Amino acid sequence: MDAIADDAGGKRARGLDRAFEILDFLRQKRQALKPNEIAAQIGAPRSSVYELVNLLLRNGILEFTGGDGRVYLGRKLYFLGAAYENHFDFTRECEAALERLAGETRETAQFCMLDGNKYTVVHMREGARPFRISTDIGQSVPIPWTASGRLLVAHMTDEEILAFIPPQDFQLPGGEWLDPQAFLTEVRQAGHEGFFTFNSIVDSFTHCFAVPVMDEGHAAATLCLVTPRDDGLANRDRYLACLKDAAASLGQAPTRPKRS
Amino acid sequence: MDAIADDAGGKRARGLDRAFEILDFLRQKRQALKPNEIAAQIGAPRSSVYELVNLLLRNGILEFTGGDGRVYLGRKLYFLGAAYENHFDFTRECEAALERLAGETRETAQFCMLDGNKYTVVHMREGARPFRISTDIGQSVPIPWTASGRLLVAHMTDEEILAFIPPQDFQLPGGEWLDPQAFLTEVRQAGHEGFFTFNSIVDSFTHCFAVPVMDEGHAAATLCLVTPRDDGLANRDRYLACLKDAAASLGQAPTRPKRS
DNA sequence: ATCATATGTTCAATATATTGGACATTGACG
DNA sequence: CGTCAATGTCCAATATATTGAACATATGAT
Repeated sequence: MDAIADDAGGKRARGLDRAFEILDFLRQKRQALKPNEIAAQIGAPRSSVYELVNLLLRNGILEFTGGDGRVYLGRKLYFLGAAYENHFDFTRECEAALERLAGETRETAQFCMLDGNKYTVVHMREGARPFRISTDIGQSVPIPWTASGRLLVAHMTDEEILAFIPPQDFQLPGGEWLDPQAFLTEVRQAGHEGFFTFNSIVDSFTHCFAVPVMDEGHAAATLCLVTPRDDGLANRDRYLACLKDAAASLGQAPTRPKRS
Repeated sequence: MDAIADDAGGKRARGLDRAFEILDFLRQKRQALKPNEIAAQIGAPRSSVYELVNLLLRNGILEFTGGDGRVYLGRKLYFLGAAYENHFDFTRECEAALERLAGETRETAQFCMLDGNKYTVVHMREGARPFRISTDIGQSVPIPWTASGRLLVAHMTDEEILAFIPPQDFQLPGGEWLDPQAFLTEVRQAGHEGFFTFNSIVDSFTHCFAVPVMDEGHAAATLCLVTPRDDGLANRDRYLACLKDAAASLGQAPTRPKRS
């Protein structure tokens, strides 16, 4: 039912969940915070947060940094993340693909995945354009805001999708609401065609292209281009072809465990 | 008192500690495992492991992979690790330094840190030598086995060092025991001279060089060269100079938080 | 068929983790 | 000075997480 963090009822929270809530919060903030601040901002009892922070510090999951008792994500997380990346050794090929894409199109190219029930940019190669048009790496973005979002949930049923995406994520940055049914229609279309493009609904001057990187029958990730609207429309076919090539080269090497 | 994982007494284990024990174990094994196997191999109650594995799966910390209900480290760990790496943005400079070192020396160059109370290779650039002489990235190695180990604990007092390093880690791979007092002497020497070199005690044909990457007054990491013995001895002064240059270039940019 | 092993699920007992609130300290401010 | 806010520590009460053991199922060997 619940995806990650629910401050719901009035019960006690499980330490493990609370701990990962803290880690996720620090990741979102992208800066060291005092335990007290963490407690206040995630709405958790201070004593609990102090207890958990100490536990996590002892395990190297958190580290003191920034002085004044501030803590941030620790080295052990780096090692664990590196092991994940190593197991599914996609980073090298991924960056090669982005490099190639950026070379062919001169546009900003991104490699995106789901992080829980949000969309996030995992790798990015900035284009030659003089302006900066993309979200930062690692930031969580509501799925309906993005072209990739249509593809990343395309393997689910309508009901699963609506249960998966938090209802408030259908509210666009401007404040308007996106009709869930319209979104589902686009999801089906994207899944069927094997790509999705649209004028960004996050800003008013970019056009977005997304194609799926297939793995085990569904979109495990997407490759995207973010372009100025006129460029995107003018080069649409060529850009799509580039993206599909790149995605195919990634997809055909699906999650292979590395041999030691 | 306890560093990370103690299956000591007869009491109940805390979920959080057990959870990270599972994660660390999977990282060590570097392969997906069934919950049952995990339980057996880390000596934890099966019901506890099943419970924790399910919790971790729900949070994306673990993922099903490899079929048959096997689990491995999950995508969320990748994101958390990436955030850590991003905060202390050393990876790019680090790999540049290794690249340069490898170019200048044609030897295998490594960037090493402590992971808990073990030594581990974080980044590596293989040399031009036709044989493979180094440990794998991310593997945990007893501190006394390595040249870098002398530097990485040099900021501690003798008592702290002996409390920090598990006693059995003074047993070398061949079975002989390294005298802790002799080790401490080498640590002091390394700390004083600002480098350490020796004929590897892990194998019989390499010579190791290590210099510290200083941060906040102590060795936060080391840069190392692993060379065939005769090459190492022949080029000792030049190699050391290269290493010190590289370490200085890394050290003078200490743990700077990235601005958003 | 019988036994052994590996795997996963369920459940009740109790050891303990989580929590609210009291307390201590510091610094800012009027 | 007194007051307020921010921060960290401490502690007892109780809700619950951890655990051993029983149970269920599958597979393979003898």
